[in-house]
Amino acid sequence: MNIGEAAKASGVSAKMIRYYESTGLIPAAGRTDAGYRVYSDIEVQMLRFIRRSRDLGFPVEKIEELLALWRDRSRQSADVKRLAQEQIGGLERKIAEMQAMKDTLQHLADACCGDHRPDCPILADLGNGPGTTNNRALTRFGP
Amino acid sequence: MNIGEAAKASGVSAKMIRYYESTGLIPAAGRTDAGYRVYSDIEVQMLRFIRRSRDLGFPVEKIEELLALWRDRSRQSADVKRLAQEQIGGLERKIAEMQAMKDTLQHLADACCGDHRPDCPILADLGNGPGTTNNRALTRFGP
DNA sequence: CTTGACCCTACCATGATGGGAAGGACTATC
DNA sequence: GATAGTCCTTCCCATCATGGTAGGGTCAAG
Repeated sequence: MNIGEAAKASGVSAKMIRYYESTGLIPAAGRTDAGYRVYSDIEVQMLRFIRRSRDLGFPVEKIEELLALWRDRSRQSADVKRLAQEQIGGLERKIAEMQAMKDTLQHLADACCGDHRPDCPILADLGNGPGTTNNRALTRFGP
Repeated sequence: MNIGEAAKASGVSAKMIRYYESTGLIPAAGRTDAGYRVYSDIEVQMLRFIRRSRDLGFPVEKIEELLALWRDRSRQSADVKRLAQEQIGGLERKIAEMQAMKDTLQHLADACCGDHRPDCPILADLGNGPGTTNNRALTRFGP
């Protein structure tokens, strides 16, 4: 299997396969006489592992740890679970952060009539800092 | 006001103020004879506007549009509202994406007993692709 | 033997931010 | 005035994962 076939089979682009090799995430692949990289099923499986981990939002740094555990037949599942839970925690933090942004924006958008007139509580808030949404005297403000 | 004071007053770091100037997001500040940048209240207000927009997740590209509307006294609030709703939509998409990751991970973590034994449905899933969580025959698999 | 599809390396770009170095400017204290 | 410390300036580098491009080699089918 050359890199293109491995890419198709694993869902990781050829570009990224080379990148992962260059950073040491995966070992250097074998080469043909012409210098083409060659991949076996086991390497494709490792690439799929990486792809799936990325799809779950793990940063490459954590995938390194996951791969080490994957290879280690005497691993403790507690270690894997810990990594997963850390990732869940990180996702929860980001979700909460974005939810807060969304709620604020939704609140502002709800207060904006969205017509042809220039008065806009959204701009008023952005220009004056949080908590001024209800100050109608400021809704006309620009710079 | 020099750049340090403007940074404190606006919540935007001096580093970022220079960056915004270099990319044209804000006009070039005036200078003292010695070459120090000088900022007036109105410029600090613009920086606060940018800061607040960033806090709501707007990319700088969109902030450019928001700033243009802010300056335009004959703007239509509908244009502002549209930008806000696009941003809300983008946030919703990202939240849903991360929520899906989290749910999958939570499901896998729940299935992992997390003890000293190597058997781990999380690794099994990562190694074999989605949907194999219940295949107990595979939970021991490594590379 | 040509053509097209693939592979190789090496470099550049992203987006928003921080870090740091080298050198000049201002301010407060002695 | 001198000196120390803090600020400013510009310029370069790093992040993180990914894509793009350019220039050149390889392979397989016609």
